[in-house]
Amino acid sequence: MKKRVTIKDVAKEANVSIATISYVINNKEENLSKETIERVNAAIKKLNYIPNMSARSLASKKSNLLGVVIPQTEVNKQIMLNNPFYSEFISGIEYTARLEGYHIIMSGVEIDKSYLDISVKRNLDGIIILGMYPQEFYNELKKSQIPIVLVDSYCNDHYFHSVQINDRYGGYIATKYLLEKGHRNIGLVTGKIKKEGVSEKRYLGYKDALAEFKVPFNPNYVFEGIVDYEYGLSVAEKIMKNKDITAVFATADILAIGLMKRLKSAKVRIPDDISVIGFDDIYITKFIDPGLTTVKQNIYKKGETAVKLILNCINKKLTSKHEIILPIEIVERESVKEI
Amino acid sequence: MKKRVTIKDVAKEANVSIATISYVINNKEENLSKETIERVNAAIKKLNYIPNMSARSLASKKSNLLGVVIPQTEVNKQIMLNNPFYSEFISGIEYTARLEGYHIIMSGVEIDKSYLDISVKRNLDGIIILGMYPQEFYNELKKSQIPIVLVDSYCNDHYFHSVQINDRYGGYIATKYLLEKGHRNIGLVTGKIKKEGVSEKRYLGYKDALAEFKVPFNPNYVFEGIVDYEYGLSVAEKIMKNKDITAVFATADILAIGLMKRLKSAKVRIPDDISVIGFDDIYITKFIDPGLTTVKQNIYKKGETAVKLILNCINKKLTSKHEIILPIEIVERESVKEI
DNA sequence: ATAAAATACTTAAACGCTTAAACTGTAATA
DNA sequence: TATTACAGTTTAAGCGTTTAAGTATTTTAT
Repeated sequence: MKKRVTIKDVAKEANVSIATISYVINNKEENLSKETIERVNAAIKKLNYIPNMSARSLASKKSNLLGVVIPQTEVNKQIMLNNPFYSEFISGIEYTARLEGYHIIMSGVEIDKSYLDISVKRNLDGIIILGMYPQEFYNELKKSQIPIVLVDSYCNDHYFHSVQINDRYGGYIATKYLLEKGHRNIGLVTGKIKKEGVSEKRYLGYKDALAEFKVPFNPNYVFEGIVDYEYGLSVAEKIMKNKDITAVFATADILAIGLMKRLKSAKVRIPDDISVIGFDDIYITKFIDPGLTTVKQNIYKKGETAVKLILNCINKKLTSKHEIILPIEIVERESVKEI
Repeated sequence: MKKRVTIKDVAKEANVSIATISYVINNKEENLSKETIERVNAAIKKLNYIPNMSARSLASKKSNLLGVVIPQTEVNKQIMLNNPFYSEFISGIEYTARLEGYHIIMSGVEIDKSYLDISVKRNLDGIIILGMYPQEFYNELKKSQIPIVLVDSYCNDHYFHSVQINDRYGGYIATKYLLEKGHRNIGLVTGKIKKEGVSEKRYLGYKDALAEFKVPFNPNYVFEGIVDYEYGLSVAEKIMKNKDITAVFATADILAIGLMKRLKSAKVRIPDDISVIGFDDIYITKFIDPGLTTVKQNIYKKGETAVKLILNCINKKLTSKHEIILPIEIVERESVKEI
């Protein structure tokens, strides 16, 4: 086990003090002469020196580490990476962070335990939180004093930055799209409608559109559950029993996919018998038949934006609350029919 | 900005030396009296003390951090999390690691840069490598001296542990399944067949089965490309031109899914016109129509196993090479027809 | 010519832990 | 009674950085 090369070795090799080495690797080179810098760099290269992050973050209280909190299923506590929405998002985060010299620590959280522990334990420089959690979770986390960016959750607290889309508007245009195609009995398949949650916003958008078209809201057309494939499957049964419904707005593609799967296997034709519109435009949406018309958001970009925002907070110490709203649009494929 | 609670504060509170605190938080309590331990724990709780990992790993050279290397696309360098295979795998890793008090740092790698940097920089305790890389990548990494578990790559080097499935056997049973259903002109859609790669093994299994059934191997039936949805799509065109082929073995579900999508949109019926068998049984395989018959491996478990293995290496300092082979089996759905 | 300012470094304390070794008081053994 | 053993705890030397403050030399201003 050969000893690893430390800053001391480099200092000796370059014939300067370790402070000088430190200044060079931190690009604080204002007061250093060209020759010294070159000599140091040469020594670093020659010895193959790699700074020790543990030591650096102990001394500097920075870790170049970003925490990413990602929802986990209630049953088995695994993170929801099976949901393509999350995996696309993480791709965006990972790549952007990597380009900037950061690494991400992605983990699920036991809501009862505080994520605060992790963040102070690991000296995280910032946290990106995906999804919605109980209010107390956020309150705990505020204590960490580190920059936090929320994605897909509406939290009024001034402490948190966020990157979002206009979910209400998304619900509105999806529903309106269906209405314009002549549908009047429109089912809504959605996650649990929680106060200030993404689902609630999309649900409100759904009602906005109905109101605009003077279509009475029918609570029997609303199906609330868990946002996953299985729930989509099970909703199909209920919808097939309700002969009035000619179209459904699923507030997540994954729900639409489950729904369509069961519908198809019951020989219900899409879009001829029932039209379906989704939300998100997750990658695997391409895989299914017929192509799913959906409200597209750029998920990858969402991840990228979250990282850029948090790095801005870290570097420029932004304190005022930043809310970034990304655009959405309908992409038409084959799952909706005009009637 | 209130100062964070350190081991010193706890020591003062509990009226012992910091060493004692350290022994307690590291569970090295053999020589400590019951009362002292209790007093320390009370102090820890009272002050809400969270040990600083940077300091710990600086002093102990352990980080409770596992590196996970995951393949990235050649075009945009993003990690392949869009491929459900990888996201399932990561779920397994993350959850298992979390249970054991470890965190994972997941990242893609520029092959030209050494991942070695990251691993020494971050004091990683172990590395799990998913996929196959140029030999020099492995050679570099050996220098790190830390435990490494390879998944989905065949590397003869004695240094690396691995968790695998019997890919050759998988290729064999898939092909045999098709042969037993009466198919004789069987296409193979596969990733680049690299020496000692997973694709090569499955390809060899394919040939094994053909040989067993005395079916001559026809190189024109082999389609080699990138393992992604798009390549599956493009292979469909070629297969439609080749009227002889009645069945295809796709060495990854994602390829099968692309293939089927294009086939279906060209009104080729599955399995009536062409049978398809896949490999992996990724989660989203359920989403598509018709259900894909495939060689199932437990991807989640693969991740779990990789973590357990690496933790064993870390804790028990296993030195002899460990190879864990997980079982596989065919799951029959609707994409293959007897002829 | 002299003071002030700028340049190019170095010194050394601090960051918060781990751990081998030393120490202390008491109990067991010769 | 002296010696050894041992349980329980402390001491103190690291671990590899960062960074405020200090120093010596040179340049600029007056």
